Amino acid sequence: MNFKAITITDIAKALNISASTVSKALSDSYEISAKTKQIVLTYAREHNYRPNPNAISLKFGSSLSIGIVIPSIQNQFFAQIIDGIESVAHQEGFTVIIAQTHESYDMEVKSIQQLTHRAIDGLLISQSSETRDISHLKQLRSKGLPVVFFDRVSEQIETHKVVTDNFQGALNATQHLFNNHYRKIALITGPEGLSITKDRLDGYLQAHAQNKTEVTTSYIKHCSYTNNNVEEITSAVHELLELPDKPDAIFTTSDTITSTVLLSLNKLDIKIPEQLAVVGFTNSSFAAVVDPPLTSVFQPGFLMGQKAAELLLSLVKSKKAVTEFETIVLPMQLVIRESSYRSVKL
Amino acid sequence: MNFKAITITDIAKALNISASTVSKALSDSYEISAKTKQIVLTYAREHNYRPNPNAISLKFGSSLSIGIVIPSIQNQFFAQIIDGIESVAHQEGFTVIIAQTHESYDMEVKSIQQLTHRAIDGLLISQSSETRDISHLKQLRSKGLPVVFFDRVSEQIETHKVVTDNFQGALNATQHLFNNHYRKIALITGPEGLSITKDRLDGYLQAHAQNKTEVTTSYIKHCSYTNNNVEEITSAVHELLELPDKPDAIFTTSDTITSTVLLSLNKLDIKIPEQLAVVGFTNSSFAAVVDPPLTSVFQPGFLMGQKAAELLLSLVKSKKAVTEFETIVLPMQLVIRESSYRSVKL
DNA sequence: TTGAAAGCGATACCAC
DNA sequence: GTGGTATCGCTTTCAA
Repeated sequence: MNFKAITITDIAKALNISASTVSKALSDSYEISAKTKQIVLTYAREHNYRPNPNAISLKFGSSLSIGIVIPSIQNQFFAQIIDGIESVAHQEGFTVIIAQTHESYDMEVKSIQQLTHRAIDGLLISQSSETRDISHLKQLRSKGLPVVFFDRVSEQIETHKVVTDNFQGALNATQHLFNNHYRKIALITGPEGLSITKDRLDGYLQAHAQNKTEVTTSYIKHCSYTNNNVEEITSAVHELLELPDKPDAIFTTSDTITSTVLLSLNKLDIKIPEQLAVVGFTNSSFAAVVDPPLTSVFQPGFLMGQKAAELLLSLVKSKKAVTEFETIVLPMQLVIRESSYRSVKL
Repeated sequence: MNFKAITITDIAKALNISASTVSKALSDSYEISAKTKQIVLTYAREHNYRPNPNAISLKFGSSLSIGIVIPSIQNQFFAQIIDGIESVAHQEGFTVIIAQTHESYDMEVKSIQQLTHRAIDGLLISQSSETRDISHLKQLRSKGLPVVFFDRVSEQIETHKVVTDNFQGALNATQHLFNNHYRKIALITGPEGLSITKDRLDGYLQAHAQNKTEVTTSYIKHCSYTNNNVEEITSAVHELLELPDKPDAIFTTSDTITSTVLLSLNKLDIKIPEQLAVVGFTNSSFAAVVDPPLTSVFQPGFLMGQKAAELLLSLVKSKKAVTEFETIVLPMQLVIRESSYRSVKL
């Protein structure tokens, strides 16, 4: 089975003219007569001619495509980011290639190797939660491949970055719980070592400081983002509820953590928000229909994707080296629903 | 900013040997002496040499990559399919390129044009809901590009296909409602003209026939799958509830329809399942934590992706033309929860 | 054991 | 206005 597409040489032979004439006619060069253009164009259209992208890429050293490296496509937030990236990239004539790391450092390195070496003109990346050493990215940068970080960024590298205001988001969510008279606020969050985890933890701590409340370290739980984290999260919930001084609220900082926590609490028949308030992070449309409707922090994924793509394409198109980099911080939105509201003051 | 990667010619010059020698050494040819191989390999490794994929693709007319065309990445079901495809493709050394149609026929045609013409070795596609004319796909096939359909398939073309048993899934879901003594079962489903819509409708009808119950045509609502279908779905719910003889159950056949219907019912303060039972289609992990836990049909997305990728790669690798095609039908799973259970017989 | 040359598809410079 | 030819990076005969 062989897929043979029509080439410029095919057209040239068929019309008994030279390949270079065909090429010029196709690109509407001023050198070619209207008549010839007409003939070539008609033939090309009829035979559904499309230039071979590999030949173009080889010739120009540019592929008109950008790579995206994300932890997982299953995460709604990242899916929304991809949509945002595509909306910008397609408009500029760029194709997008997506690679998933599934939160593995090795997969991240491998994916990037696959994507690079001229197969892409630029790279957009949100690091895996396992990644500590980023020499593989520094290397790319030093070879001149434009790279833009989004969401999970590293301070070890200087380039354009787009993040959400994780500190503010966590601060607002926690403060909202304080406002509703919760004082014993547990936090179930992602793995340590990730920029977003640190910022969210800082927001949580800042809210406690603002409210002159001491932080109970046993209320803070870190969970991985891997596929098998359901057990981790479930036992975190159990541990919290077995504490002598049980928390009266839980703040969860990812879609998976949120849904898993809700499921655990459901199974334990714990009433929300009467027995326990919950505030989550989620980009899922189900937040409004869970029991009870969930107060949650919404991250502007689509916008983040757009911004990141714009920055990357500006780098790709820039002829001279860029030395001034910017970090865009997008606000998060706290959507208040019923899972965190207590009508009776304690 | 220019990303210049190291090439075979660079290595040849640096080591003062010819390019062809380098090429052969790199591919461990028997023609090359162990000593030369050693030198070349070491130099290549040190300088992080990677062959230019565009040159390879141009040379061999094969790109070791496959294209995936899906309606939307935001849909959890399709995200799971992609994971399944990748798990197989990566193992075989293939890269995956994803294109979204956002349910638009024009986007589908454009995406496919982008992907094809030697940029990919094969194509996996789930059609947009707008697509009727599939001449753009037939053309590819006739040119010899291997194509495998999944989920949303067309009978107008003969090739490998992977589908879920939509008929059985809808039959079981509807029969389950009958078993729980619901008789006035509404159906909110996707647009007409889609294979999956037809099969699901047939299952729904078959259940009615089995139970010797007449079908009320006003209970059947078709909605689009586009971005702005929330209003459509919402008004479908309202129309159903304004019927003189209101339905006592609703069967929804997609993730978006399900979450939107639940939200509408929530706003209208309708008790599930007391006033109205709901059975949905969903691949979201939130199904278990909505109010009340949702009985739903789960589609084996990951498996579907794996099967489709296996079929495609078998076509890609086959040297002779394949004329015998198969259609794999995967069973669906009905997960029974509380949204469809009535304790009191009427 | 090594190297020179052709070719994959498209473009651009230079002749004519 | 048109056509020949070199070029992008790599592989593969074929000659040395």
